[in-house]
Amino acid sequence: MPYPSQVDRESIIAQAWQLIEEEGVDNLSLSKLAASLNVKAPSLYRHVANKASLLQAVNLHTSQQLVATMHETASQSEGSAMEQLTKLMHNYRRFAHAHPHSYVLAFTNTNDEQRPNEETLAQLAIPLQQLMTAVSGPEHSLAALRGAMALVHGFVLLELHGQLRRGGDLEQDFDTAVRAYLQGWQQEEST
Amino acid sequence: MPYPSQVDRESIIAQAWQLIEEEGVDNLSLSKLAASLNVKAPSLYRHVANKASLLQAVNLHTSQQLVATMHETASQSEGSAMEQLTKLMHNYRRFAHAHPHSYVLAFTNTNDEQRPNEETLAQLAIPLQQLMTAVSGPEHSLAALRGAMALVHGFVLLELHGQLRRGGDLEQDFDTAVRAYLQGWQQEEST
DNA sequence: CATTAAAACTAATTATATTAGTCTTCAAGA
DNA sequence: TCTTGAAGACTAATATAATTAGTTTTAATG
Repeated sequence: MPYPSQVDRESIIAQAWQLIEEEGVDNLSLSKLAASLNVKAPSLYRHVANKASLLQAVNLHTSQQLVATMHETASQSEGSAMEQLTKLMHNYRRFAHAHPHSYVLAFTNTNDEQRPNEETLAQLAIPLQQLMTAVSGPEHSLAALRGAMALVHGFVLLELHGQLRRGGDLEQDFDTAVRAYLQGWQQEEST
Repeated sequence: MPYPSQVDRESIIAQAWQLIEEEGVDNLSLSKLAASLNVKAPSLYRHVANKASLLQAVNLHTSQQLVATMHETASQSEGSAMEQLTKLMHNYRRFAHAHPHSYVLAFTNTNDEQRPNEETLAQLAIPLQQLMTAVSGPEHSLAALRGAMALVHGFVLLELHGQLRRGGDLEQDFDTAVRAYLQGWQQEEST
């Protein structure tokens, strides 16, 4: 009856995601986003409640992509638990490097509502969970899992924020550090 | 000759720091900050170039406080290298918990100029450096150091962002994870 | 061909950062 | 004591962005 939508929620979110990756959130205004969709800013409000909820949707998208990546990697299981874990963590890092702005926006947002919810985060941990337990033993498996996520998340953030610029091969260092961490748990097992 | 300043750069920064800690950066406007100093917003511009540089100064302050904390802890050296490192990392975490908003703002800012510079970050690593080398051996000491910072930074951020809410004792888990990581390097030493 | 509901548009509102221009204070020198 | 001027605060103005209100346009359906 009306006239055909020139945009829909999906395309808005996808475009926002792309613009954020290209220029950072700080440079994303609703007018700019609207213009890139050949539309004016107020039109966006027909599809998203406001800017905050748009960003929330973008962040949900980011975390779902990451979850998908992790599950995909996990499905190709081969090698020891330690090797599989290392591979998972490398792929996590690779994702963050491929989508740096989105990654940082999604996971270090100061606005509580804009970060992915518990549910999504739990899914992120699932592929790691069993493998990590296999390495650490069941007793401290939660601590082991948390440490693993902390190590990867922290390393990636330090890299993305240019806080590891004293030379050296970061990928190599990452690999070494991850392996040391996992080694440490194998130790613990005998405790 | 003129008339006495009602504010100075120092007090502005200190007050901003406090307000940020109380209500978060997102709720800090220059008018609000000015009002809390019994002054109007434009007056602030006599002491800071703009809001961005004010936040930069706040972040510098935060990181200097953290550096001071770390050096203080380091000066009270007792116990094995591993014990000293663990203690340092606990104190790092304690600092972040005591100043959550400031910590996040300083270290995960999306604006490059607002984050503490290389110099400041290097100082942060100094207390850890020698101890870490003592644990890991000189060969991979940079990787070991980076991993240690990543683990602590990552763990703290996950906590502060409410991303570790599946129960359990977070302090205990942190301790266990840190020790596992350090253990892992002691292993490596014999490689 | 007229109707109408969806969807876009323009205009207006609000909030904030920032700039421009003005006014006030008070200490030093006449 | 009185004048003065420069530092520093103030008010008013500007610009940008988000959001809301109200209006107009489009095209499917009767």
